[in-house]
Parts: sequence; structure tokens; C-alpha cells
Amino acid sequence: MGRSPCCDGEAGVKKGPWTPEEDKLLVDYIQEKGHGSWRRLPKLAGLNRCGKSCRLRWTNYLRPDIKRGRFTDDEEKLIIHLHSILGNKWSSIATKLPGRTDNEIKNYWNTHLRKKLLGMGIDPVTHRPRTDLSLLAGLPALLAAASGTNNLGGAAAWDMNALRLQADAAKFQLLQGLVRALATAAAPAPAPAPSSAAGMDSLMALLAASNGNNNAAQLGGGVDQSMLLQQCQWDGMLNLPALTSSAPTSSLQISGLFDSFGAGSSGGHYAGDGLSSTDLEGHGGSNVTDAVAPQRPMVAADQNNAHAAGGVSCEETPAASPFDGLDSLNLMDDINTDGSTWKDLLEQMSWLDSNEL
DNA sequence: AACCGAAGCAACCGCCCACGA
DNA sequence: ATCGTGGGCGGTTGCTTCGGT
Repeated sequence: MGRSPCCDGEAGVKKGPWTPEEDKLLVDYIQEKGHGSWRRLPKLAGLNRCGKSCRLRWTNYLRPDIKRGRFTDDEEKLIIHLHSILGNKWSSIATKLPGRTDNEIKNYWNTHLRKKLLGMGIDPVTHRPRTDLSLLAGLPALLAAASGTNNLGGAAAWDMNALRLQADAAKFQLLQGLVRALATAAAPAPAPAPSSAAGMDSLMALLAASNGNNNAAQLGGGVDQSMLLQQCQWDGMLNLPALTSSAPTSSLQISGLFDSFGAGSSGGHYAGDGLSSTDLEGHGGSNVTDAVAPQRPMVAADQNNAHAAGGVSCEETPAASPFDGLDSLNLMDDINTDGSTWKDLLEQMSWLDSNEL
């Protein structure tokens, strides 16, 4: 059904950019009498605009409490965090960012943050690592072909970066599954949440087993497991509500696991999320930093992206971060001549999926 | 200097929902 | 219970600006 546009039948109603004179008419009228009925406002204010246009102009641009200018790092992080929970509920997100309008946040998301997340290998819709299995399935051949030359051109190099992001994403997903498996295994036990050391040991054992080789310190590609684990920890915290929604009995275990890991991280304590929409009530206004997402450890791709996009986390990551080692991530080493390593990984992932908690 | 494509953003469009008659 | 209206929302468009060639 719906209703007809408010300006239907109003021939000659002006559209397009507002002039300073129109702005003044609108501001003066609203400040003196309030907006009242938006439909009647244009005529009363002497504007040749439709009411809807007036309302939009006022709420998105002329309102005196609007904060203009560049989004701060904290605002960026908060938007990303809220979007991971609320989705495209821009008005809801805007209520947590005083002075920002839903339209402004929406535009900023579409033009900046969405690209930034994509560049980090994170799906901006699900906020999970991107895993294009069809691409991964073809990865061994692609990498083998790419490794056939030591002189990659620009396009080929770009492709390699994309492939590395996909590879990282696959590992993150695998690790998430392992964390869930660990939490479920621990669920029947009445014991308190595992300590950081105990949790780390258990995960290391699982990772070693899952890796299918005898080198417990490596998870392919020369990536130290503890580094990947912390990456997984960061990612797991961001996605915890979605992960635990299908396994409520183990959510506390998972939260505890992440809590204990997070307590010692350089980014400061960040409790296992478990954040509901009602929890958000306390995260607005001056407490913006209380609600921001945890700092994601940097990987090489992040640094490239942050450099290009004025990233939020690059400068704040200590130079001596253990994740600096990921700069040397070399996926070539992940691939056996027959590509069996990636095949194993994909099989492990499908096993995890078929045993969804 | 001129042209062109990309990026950014203000504004519009159409649908939906709440509410009152 | 139904219908019409006002207002709000998310998605999209198109203009402007910027940077590269």
C-alpha cells in the first residue's frame, strides 16, 4: 500500500541543493515556532520545498547539535562495533554517537569503513573473516602458478595480497571452530573458566592436532600459533554474539576463555563481548571508549590498508608487537607441491561446519 | 591546462510503521 | 477493524570535488 510521496501533485516544488537563503528561512522558522507538522511547514516558512525535504535538511544538516567534521578513531571503532551487532540500523547506531546523524554515519560506512574492513579481509556484512571457498579451492594452483616467477607484476602482486587475506581468513575460521570445540568440551565440567595458561595449552594442543603435522609451533606458512591465536581472540571477541547464539550453554565458557586471554593483551582489558542491544545503553556519550572494539592485531595486509586509508590501528600498535612477525607471512610454504596442505585445511573446515555446535 | 575517473556526500525516493479518527 | 496521514528509515542517485595523467 504505502502512501504517496508528500510532494506529489505539488508542481514546481524545488528539489536539489539548498541555498543559504532557504536554510535561513528554515532555521529561523523552526527556532521561532518549532517544526510542528512538516507537511505544513514549507508554506508557513515561505519555502518552495516539500515537507520531507525540509525535515531531512533540518535533521541531517541544520540542527544546531550536529557535530561536523572528520570522524575520530573512537567513533570509527564504535561504529564498526555497533554495526557488527545492529547491522544497518543507522538510526540506532546514530543514537550512540552524539552529534552524528544516521545519514552521515551511513555515508561514512559506505565510503570508508566498508572498504577498510574489506581491505582487512573482514566481511562488512557479517563482520567475520571473508572465506571464499571457491577461491580457496583454487588457491594451490594459483599460488603454484604465481610462484613460478620471482618477478610478479603489479596486478599479480595485488592478486597475491588478496589471496593472502583469504588464506588468513580461512585460518581464522578454523581457529574459531576450534575455540568453540574447546568450549563445548569444557562445558560439562563444573570447573571455572580456564585460566589463560590452561586455555592456551589446550588450544595449542588442538591446533597441533588439527594441523596434521608434528610441528606444534607452526600452523603452516611459518605463522606462530600464539600469534594466530591472538588474532583469533580478537576476531572471536568481535563475533562472539553470533558464535554463541547457537550454543548458549557454552557461551559463558567461551566468554571466560576470551576474558582470560584478553586480560593480558596490550590493547587493555576487553571483556568477552556477549553484548546485547540493551547492553548498549551504557555505551553512548562520554563513554565512547568503553564500547569500542578491541584493537585488532596488525598483519601485513592491515598495514598496507591502514597506510592507504589512514587506518585506525596502525599507529597505535607497538612496534615490538608479536604480530610484526606476520609481516613475513609466506603462504608459499603452506603449499606442498601437490597442494595437499590447503586441501587438508579445507577438509578440516568442512568437518567443523558439519559438526556445527 | 584540460580531461577523466574515482571518491565523497547531500539529497531524494519509496517503503514501512505508528497512531489517531 | 479499517483506513488515511505523518514521520522515519534504509537504499540509491547524482552532483561536486579531488587527484592522476
